[in-house]
Parts: sequence; C-alpha cells; structure tokens
Amino acid sequence: MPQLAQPIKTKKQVVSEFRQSEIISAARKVFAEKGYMAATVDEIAAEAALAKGTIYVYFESKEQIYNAVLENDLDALRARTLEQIAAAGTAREKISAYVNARFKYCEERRDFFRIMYIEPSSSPVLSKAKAREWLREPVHQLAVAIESAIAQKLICPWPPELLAWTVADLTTGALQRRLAGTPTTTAREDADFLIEFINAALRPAQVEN
Amino acid sequence: MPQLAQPIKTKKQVVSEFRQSEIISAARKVFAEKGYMAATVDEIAAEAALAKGTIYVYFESKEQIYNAVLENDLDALRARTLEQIAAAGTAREKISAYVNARFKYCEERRDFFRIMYIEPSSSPVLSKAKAREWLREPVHQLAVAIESAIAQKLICPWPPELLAWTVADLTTGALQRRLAGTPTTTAREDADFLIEFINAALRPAQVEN
DNA sequence: ATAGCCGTTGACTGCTCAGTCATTTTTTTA
DNA sequence: TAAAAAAATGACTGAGCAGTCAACGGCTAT
Repeated sequence: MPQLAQPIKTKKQVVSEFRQSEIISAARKVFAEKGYMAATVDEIAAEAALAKGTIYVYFESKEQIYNAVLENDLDALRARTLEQIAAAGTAREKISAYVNARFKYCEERRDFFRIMYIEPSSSPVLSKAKAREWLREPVHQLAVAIESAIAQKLICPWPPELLAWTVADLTTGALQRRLAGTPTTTAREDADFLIEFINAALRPAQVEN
Repeated sequence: MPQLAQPIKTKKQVVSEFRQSEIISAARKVFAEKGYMAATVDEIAAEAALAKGTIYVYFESKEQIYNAVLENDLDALRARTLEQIAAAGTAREKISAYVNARFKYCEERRDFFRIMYIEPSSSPVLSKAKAREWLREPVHQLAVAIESAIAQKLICPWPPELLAWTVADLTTGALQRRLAGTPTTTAREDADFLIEFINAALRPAQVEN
C-alpha cells in the first residue's frame, strides 16, 4: 500500500474538493438566476451535470450549498478588498481602492453580485446580514485611515465610521443600479464619479482667515 | 328599499375595501417577518383573523396580495416624497426634503421598509425592480432641481441624474443599515449627517482667482 | 316566523420539491 | 481478469402549501 508521506491532502480529499467547487459554481449560477427559494436542487444538479444524489454526497442540504457559495465568494471579495486598501497609501487612496476593488470584482463575478444585491433571496440564512458582516472589516479599515487623515487635518472631520459606511453605501448603491438595469454609463465613469464626489465632500472647509 | 342617491360606493364596495385593507395590513406584517416565499396564506389569514377561503374571495393569489401591499405603500411613499420635494424651494432644500421624507416614512412604516430592504423576498414580481420604478419620479424631480441650481452656479456641476441617484443611494443605504442592526445613532443624526455630507460635496470648488 | 341570499369557513386536492437509499457503474486492488 | 470498494444514480417518499368548493350560519325582507 504505497503510503506517500508528504501529501497533506489525500486523493479522496482532492477529488471531493473538486466536486464541491463544481457544485458551488453550478449553484452560484442557478441561485443568481432564480434566487434561493425558486432554485431547485435538481436544477443545480443538472447545471453541474450530476445526479441529485451526488449533490447530497458532498453537501448535506440546499441551505449548506447556498452558504458554501456565499462564504466562498464573500471571503474572496473581502480578501481582495482588504488587500487593495492595504496597498493604498493615503485615506483618499484607500477609499478609491475600496470603490475600485468592488467595481472590479462585480464585473468579474456578475452572478455572485446578483445573488447579493438583486437576488430574490429568502434563505433561512439572510444573505443581507451575511454580506454586512463581511463588510465590517474593510469598512473598519477605511474608518481607521479616515480617522488618522482627520487628525492630520487632511480631510474634513466627518465621523470616521459613519463616513466609511457612507462610502460603502455609495458603492453598493451604484453597483445595484448597474446590475438592475442596462447601465448607460461605463463602470469606470460610475466609479470615477463616486470617487470624485466623495473627495469633494472631504475637502477641508474653506477657512475664512 | 331605501335607495340613497348620493353614495358612489355601495355598502358592498365599502365592506370589500375594508376587508382588502385588513388583509393588506395582515399581509404586510407577515411578509415583513418571513419574506414572500416563506410566508403562507394561512398565516396571513390567521393574522387577519379570517379563514383562508375568505382571503381568496378578495384576492386571486398570494402574488396579488403581495403586489397590493407593495403598490399601496409605494404609492403613499412616492406621493409623500414628491409632495415634500415640491414644497421645498432650493435644490439643497429639495435634497434635504427627500432624505427627511424617506427617514420619516421609514420610522412610521417599519414593516414596509423591512419588505423593501431587508426582506428575504423572492417573489416572481421582483420587489427591488418595483421599488426602483417608484423611485424614478422623485429622483427625477431632484435631478431637475439640481440641474437648474447648477445653471445658476449655486452648486458644483455634477451630472444631475447621477447626483440625484447618489442622494437616493445614500438614503437607502443609511436606512438599510438602521433596519439591519440596532442603530447606535438617532435617525435625526443619520439624516443630518447625510444632508451635511451631500451639501459639502455640492460646495462650488474654491476658485483660485 | 321563515325563505332565500351571501359572506364565511376549513377540510380537501393536487402538485412541487428536499432529501433518501437500493441499485448500478466506475475505479481500485490483488 | 476478477473481486472488492467507492462513487454515482434517479425513482421514490413524505411534507408543506397554494388554491378550491361544498356546506354553514347569520342577516334581511316579507
């Protein structure tokens, strides 16, 4: 029985993970189209080119599949957002990085954003609440950067947390609008507008000395 | 047979409308708690203290009940928002009026806003799309006012439509956040922050003459 | 009082779908 | 190549629920 010492993952685990990610991809597509409730496990199985029974070998329930999709994508989105924020220098640049990261990810992962924003959801595990949870850390990072920029009098002294959430709201709102209809503007234009708009609000008030 | 000439509505119609509004109220509550899919017509019936059969005398389907709830409340919200915008003088005041009208209505109609914003929805008639439709007119009114204020050089020349939608996004975002968690700030504080923030972004750029 | 009308009722029907599991197919091992 | 193990399958079951309808009771008119 050839027992290789190195591999941490057995072949079984590798295959299992591959199947899981296949199922997740299929599920993402179906959930994005139909929403949680209207999507059926049979449809997910068909999309994944598997029988329903196979799905239940890798996941315990429809709800677990849904959670796996969300957690998978939310994790990636959060990681990328944090990375971009960290790479940026000033508070203004970090805000810009936040907006751009979200816009970029939204373009790449249309289906995931449909689930998050447009989706007729209705899962027992409110996706809205989950999304907000995953937003907390990036938004907090923005707030920290904003706070220090205020201390240095670089920007207008708005409450940092509130301002950071406002940046998030503006981004979310713009993306939702883009996903809902057929946008007349490019993503770049929308993102640039937001960034300029926020920057305008951040200008320190003219001092009347 | 006493036939009063005046009444336009027959007794039958009055009773019918009364029952419909009773059912709508019950349905609003149940839909806000459970979302469209998870809510059952039996629950709505129980909440309205009626038998399920009676519900189907006044509405054709669960979907029709849902539409009735949304249309009823969206109509009222739009009417009120337009009214407040119209009553305000300057563009800045109109923006202020918009934000305040939404905040006020949200306080009064918690359940309706839950359906709109938090709700695990999943109806065949996407409520998100409906809400956006009903937003169009108020937002357009803002855009018109903004456009003329820009022409008068009262405010910074942002694209009017985009700016108006941004005001809507900020309001929606703030309200969603309030509904999702237990807010640490008062509604007044949140609304005032938004209004000040927007006004700051609208300051005409300092001219370096 | 009583006949007839009409709003109300809730047990019932049919359908959809999540989740199961005995069977079949594929892969591994010897 | 054959036996054993593992993976995949899809027909089936049971539960939940939208929508129906025959029967009921309370009100009105005579």
